[in-house]
Amino acid sequence: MAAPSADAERQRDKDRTRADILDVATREFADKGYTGARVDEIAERTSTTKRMIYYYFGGKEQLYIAVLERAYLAIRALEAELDVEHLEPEDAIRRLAELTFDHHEAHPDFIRLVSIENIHRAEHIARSEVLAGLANPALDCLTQILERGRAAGRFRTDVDPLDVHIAISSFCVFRLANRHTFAAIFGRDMLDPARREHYRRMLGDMLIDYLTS
Amino acid sequence: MAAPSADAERQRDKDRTRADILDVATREFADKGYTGARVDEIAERTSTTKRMIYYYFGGKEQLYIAVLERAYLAIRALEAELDVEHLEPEDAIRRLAELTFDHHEAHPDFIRLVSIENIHRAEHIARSEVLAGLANPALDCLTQILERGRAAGRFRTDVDPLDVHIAISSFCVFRLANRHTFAAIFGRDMLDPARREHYRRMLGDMLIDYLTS
DNA sequence: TCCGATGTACGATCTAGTTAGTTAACACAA
DNA sequence: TTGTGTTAACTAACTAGATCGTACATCGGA
Repeated sequence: MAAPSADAERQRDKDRTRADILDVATREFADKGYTGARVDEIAERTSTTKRMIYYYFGGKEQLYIAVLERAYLAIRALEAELDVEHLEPEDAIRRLAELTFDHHEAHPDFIRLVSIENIHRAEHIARSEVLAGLANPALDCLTQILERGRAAGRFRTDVDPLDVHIAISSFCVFRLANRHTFAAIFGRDMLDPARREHYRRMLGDMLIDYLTS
Repeated sequence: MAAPSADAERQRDKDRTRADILDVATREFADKGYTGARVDEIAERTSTTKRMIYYYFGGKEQLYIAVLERAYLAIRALEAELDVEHLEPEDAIRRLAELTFDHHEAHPDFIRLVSIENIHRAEHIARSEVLAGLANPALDCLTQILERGRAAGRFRTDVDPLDVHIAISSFCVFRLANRHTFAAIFGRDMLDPARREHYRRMLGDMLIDYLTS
């Protein structure tokens, strides 16, 4: 192995610091919202100082956008790995729905960021060059599955991929995004592990019942 | 008509002022979130002063809780009017789903308040004596419909009313709560009037397909 | 005179962002 | 090798403005 150049080493240090800041910032923004989040607070929990956050990112808003970008890129990367070509259309739909179900459950911070961003009318996403034109692998995948199901005469012909995506997302997102008011009002924790499998199957059943009706 | 007593008149004035403040506060909180909302801003748009907001409500948090209480009571009142006893179970389900669909669409501020409250982990709802133990007419109604459908052998027997409520709410809430990020990423406005009927029917179809499968 | 209702102005605190300066690594000429 | 200038990386302390809440005075009806 060649000895790392000093430049490369410095670059890695920088990247580490940036990633460290983004980790802490993600938690803070997801926790308190954009307005509620405090730059001082983020700085304190980082291995660096507030001045450096401004040095690296420019300001609170750019930091927040960087947090959003990283979070979206992560789920897109996951979706890109989806391989359902070999599955029957019904199973492929279930697989896709379960991927969303599992990802959202495993990344509550991401869901919170999305909620927060919606409160702000997606103005920061709109301002992000990275996110504005981000391809959507899951949607292409969904389109293919529906096409196969239709071709086999098993799926109804009047469904739009984006609408199926809405059906999947709404269920998976609601379970996380609204769990607190739901629990406060109905006394049920939608994230109760004991009901997890029930909800996972219910989502798949609903989709298949609808698509094959 | 008896001449109104001076006391009664003063009471009405007070109520009007309170309602005025709540109207403005609802818009401000729904618009900017709890942390982003400004008491000065609310006061400015009211027919009264900041001093009076504190006099009437006590503080920013209590005002916010009062806003939440009024919003929740309104939808509960609407649900209580629901009369689906005379409908076939399938139609009753559709009717109930459409009530939620229509209400949410007509009250985007309510949906935004719910999102905001979830970001705050429902801590204010928990602190409200009014909302803590609020009965839920729609859920009772839903329970009865499912019971009738089961008794008639038309609905599957393993469905929980609260789960059906989740299915309905998730779709209706997502359409409003996530419309901005959705539009930013997929370029589709889920509130486009041209697609409204499509979504309304799709929700009903999904529910019936699932319940009767 | 009493007391609830209301107006005005202020203060204590918080917070995003900046100013002014330091440190450290490096390039290069003497 | 050493001195010197340059630049990126970094620090600590500060500021300007915002924001919730209040102290204090006043008004008006009973």
